[in-house]
Amino acid sequence: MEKIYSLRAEIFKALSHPIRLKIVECVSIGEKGVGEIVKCVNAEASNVSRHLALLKKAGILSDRKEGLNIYYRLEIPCVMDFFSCVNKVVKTRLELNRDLLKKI
Amino acid sequence: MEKIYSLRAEIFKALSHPIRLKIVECVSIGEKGVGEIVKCVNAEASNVSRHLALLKKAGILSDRKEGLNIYYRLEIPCVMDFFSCVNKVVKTRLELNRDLLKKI
DNA sequence: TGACTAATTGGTAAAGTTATCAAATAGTAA
DNA sequence: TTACTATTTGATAACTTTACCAATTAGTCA
Repeated sequence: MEKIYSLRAEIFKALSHPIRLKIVECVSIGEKGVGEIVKCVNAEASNVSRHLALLKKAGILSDRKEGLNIYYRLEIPCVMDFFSCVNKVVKTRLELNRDLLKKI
Repeated sequence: MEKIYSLRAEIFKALSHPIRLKIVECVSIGEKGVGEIVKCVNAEASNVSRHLALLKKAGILSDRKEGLNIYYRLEIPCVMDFFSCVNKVVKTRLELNRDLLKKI
């Protein structure tokens, strides 16, 4: 039962990079080609490609080939539900920082 | 608007370790002292202490001192909602592996 | 065939994460 | 004060992740 925690942790790790979060958001609206995704996240293609491979390996995205193009899509849409909670944590942190700032 | 993605990514990073997931689960039922948490996750105290500090820094846990003891509690309970979705991803991955196994 | 485009992969250096053990802090109580 | 307990912190070595540029694969089409 130790292994199950490592598997779960891998999913979070897959989401623990700003570029990968942008990718997930970008394809959440619908399937997108790599070129589009590269524009969407504004990073180097080879870099984006590795992040895509990682998200796919984690089971969060799946891909489909069509001619020269490869299209990625969100395999598990429920990950989008994380974001409102994550924003809540971020907000709490920022408010905490603001309160600390007041005391200086 | 780039920074917001890094802040979000930090939350996921904080949850991307098996010990830290166990800690979150352990305190999700209610506030717990470090000693209890150490038993709960079955790891070295100094190691657990660092993971606790990291979760606190991320804004996921908060702490409270009482005499010699320090009690940690889940600051943002909505993170528990992640787990059913994460389990879904894990399950999909395991099923995929099982299907691959059949083909060998 | 060769030229072209889309995407991935190899190599690598810099940066970040983790576990471990020893040492330090801080609170309590004799 | 000393002794004791709970917890954190310092130092460090092994390991992992990342971005970058160059090279490669794979598909299309003239």
